[in-house]
Amino acid sequence: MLDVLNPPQRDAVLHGEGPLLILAGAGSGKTRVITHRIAHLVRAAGVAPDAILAVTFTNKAAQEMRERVEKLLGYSAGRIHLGTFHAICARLIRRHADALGFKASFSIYDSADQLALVKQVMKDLNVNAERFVPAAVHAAIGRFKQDLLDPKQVVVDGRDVFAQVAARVYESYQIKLKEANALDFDDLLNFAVRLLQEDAALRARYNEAWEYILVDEYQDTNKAQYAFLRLLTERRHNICVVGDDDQSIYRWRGANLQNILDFEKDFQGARVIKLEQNYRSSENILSVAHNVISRNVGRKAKKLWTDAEAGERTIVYAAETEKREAQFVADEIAALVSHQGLSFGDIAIFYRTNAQSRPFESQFVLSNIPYTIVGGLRFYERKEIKDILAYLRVLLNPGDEISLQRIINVPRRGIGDETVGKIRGVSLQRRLPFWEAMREAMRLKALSIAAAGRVGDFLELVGSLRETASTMTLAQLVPMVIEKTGYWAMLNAEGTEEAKDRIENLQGLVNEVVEFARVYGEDATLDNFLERASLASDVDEFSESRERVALMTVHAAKGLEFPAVFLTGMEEQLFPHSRAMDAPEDIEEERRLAYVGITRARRRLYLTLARSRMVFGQTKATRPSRFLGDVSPSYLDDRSAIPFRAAGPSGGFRFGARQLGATRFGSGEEAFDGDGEPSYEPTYDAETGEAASPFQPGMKVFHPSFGVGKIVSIVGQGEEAKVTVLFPGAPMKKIMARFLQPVN
DNA sequence: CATCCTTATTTTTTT
DNA sequence: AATAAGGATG
Ligand SMILES: Nc1ncnc2c1ncn2[C@@H]1O[C@H](COP(=O)(O)OP(=O)(O)OP(=O)(O)O)[C@@H](O)[C@H]1O
Repeated sequence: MLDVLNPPQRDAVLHGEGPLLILAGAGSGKTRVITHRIAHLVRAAGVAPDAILAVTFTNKAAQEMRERVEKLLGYSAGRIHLGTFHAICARLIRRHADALGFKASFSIYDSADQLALVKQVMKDLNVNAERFVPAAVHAAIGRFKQDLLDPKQVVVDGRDVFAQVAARVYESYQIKLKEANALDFDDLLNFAVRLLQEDAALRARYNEAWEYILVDEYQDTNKAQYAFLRLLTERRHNICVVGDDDQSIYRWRGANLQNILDFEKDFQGARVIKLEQNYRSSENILSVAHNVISRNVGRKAKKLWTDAEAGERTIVYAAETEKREAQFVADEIAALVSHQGLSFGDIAIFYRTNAQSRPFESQFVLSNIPYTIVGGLRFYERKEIKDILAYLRVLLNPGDEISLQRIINVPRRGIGDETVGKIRGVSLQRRLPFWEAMREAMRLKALSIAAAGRVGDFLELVGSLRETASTMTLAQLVPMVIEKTGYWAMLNAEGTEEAKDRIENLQGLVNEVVEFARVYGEDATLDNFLERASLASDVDEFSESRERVALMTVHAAKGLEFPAVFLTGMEEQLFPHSRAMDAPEDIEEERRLAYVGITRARRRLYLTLARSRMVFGQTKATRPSRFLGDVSPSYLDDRSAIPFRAAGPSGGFRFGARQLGATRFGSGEEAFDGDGEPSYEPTYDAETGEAASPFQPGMKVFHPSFGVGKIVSIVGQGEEAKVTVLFPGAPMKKIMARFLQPVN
């Protein structure tokens, strides 16, 4: 079992008790180490499987890890606690729901449900939705939650009207959630933390039960997840985390890079093991990745090396339009499959935003290339699926007001806004849950006779569904709901192409349920199924074994690997994305994202872009991504009609390009800084591809009077370049390049 | 209350 | 370009 590991990997697997950090670059076998360590703990160290808690980033990763551990052990690893943070927390809360004042049948609200609830609360509080955008309020609430603040703990600046409104909405929002017996995504983590914080006995129990804790992708954990781990490792300190600071790509969602950077401080006596040999990629691909990532400041330096051969150079292609880009990709795929012995399943297309998949889809249909889209509009997020799931949720959890209101008039049954408004009035006035308010509104004659009749019919429908539900299996229940609610009839009557698609999706849902019932047997309950549907991740539905080209965002590609990768849309404003260009930390995250994309490739890497692209229905000229400009030409093979370097600089604009930039490329604000200097200086000169400067951000330099410091940024070129340097214990300094010397 | 037509708005990334 | 939201009409 150990002979498929290199010495540091083996050390990590054999490590006994105490905290362990495995800090390692892409493709160095981190996931393999976790898997082997679990198997080792069970088989060699005699640890009981159910004393192990292992956390992965996606359900799919959990599933795979379970399979691999089972393969290593040679028997079922069913009792190992293995899942995402959200899944593990949901199960924990379900088991101890009453301690938190919830029922085990709680609903889990996704972002759309959350936003609907925010809107409703704002209406109830008479908050002007024009002045305060519900989505912004929702985001603010999300930030409170990410800081683990409950409504009572929120302190806002008295002059900040928006923050005050957000805090008020937050308070009612939480009350509403509780009344609906519902938790949102963040609550799953926060309430699990609260549960362990407040109940010392319970905390002790889980500290005892979970002897060994292992966490994959630790660089993307957030504050709540960190708190959760702290609480579980109070007694024992057997926590093993694995991660790569260069692959942290969820800062925007609250992930805290500090978690991994401070691990040694947080967990006293931690052992650190670095893995530096890459087993995934050719040397050239690693070099490209290194060129891109090394411009980030404040990363933990890591060397990555490989035994693999240099391999092919990375092919760059700048197409005229996004359609041409897709055409090029399709032609290359056809060539790879017919001449290079690759199969469709070996190939992946990555992009920054989901919307970019369109041109590829159309082209692949034309070129007869089988493909599958991972993520995007998730299966469980489709309207028809959400509607049926809402019915199921209401059956299980009558208090679920958001679901109830979602389906009260779907299919149309004549219960419109007016009637719903009246019922909500009664609900608010009498402090009754919505479903009880329906009956009460009828009793009070608050509704017209016709409306009351229709509400009565609806109540009867739900009542009878609920009654029958208790007598059947899940696999019988779901088709019955689709039928009895009139949903099927509604779609059938429409007869459009779209309606046919929806019927097909519903059939897909039924198949899903049947499969779920088959796999989980006794455990295939409605609440388990709904939980799974709520917590599904984008990549879960992706199967490598299918012989199809995979299309996905770079985010979704995290942790995967493919023999051939196309990283597309390598354009400034798109990748890095325009919405992530304000703060330097945002751009650093974009750069890490590019690094993640590049390092998914084993043998062949393509970097493509379109010189012009349709955005919001308008064609816009683009410029090559700064990330391209940071790659040494010696690793690249530019196949474009006009090589990307010849067609103008990547990244921000330069002096000569000003007119072009200002007139043709939008506002130009992002590209120029104050005095018209280019805001971005690629590592390799735009036209010639020669190294632009001996200095690069992140590099250590020596200055005769200030000593050794670290370069933050560079403006200009050659001796006259102005270099911003951070010396320890001093404010940032701008210094002419000729006064600085590189330090090794 | 439902439907049709006009209009604003969108695209970051997701457990 | 595609879709959601808003508004007028039957
Ligand atoms: N000791 C080894 N010998 C041979 N191959 C290995 C070894 N360790 C790992 N590999 C292979 O290297 C590849 C990357 O491994 P793994 O996915 O575990 O890396 P990782 O560090 O989790 O990567 P990333 O962080 O980029 O997702 C896999 O194909 C794996 O099979």
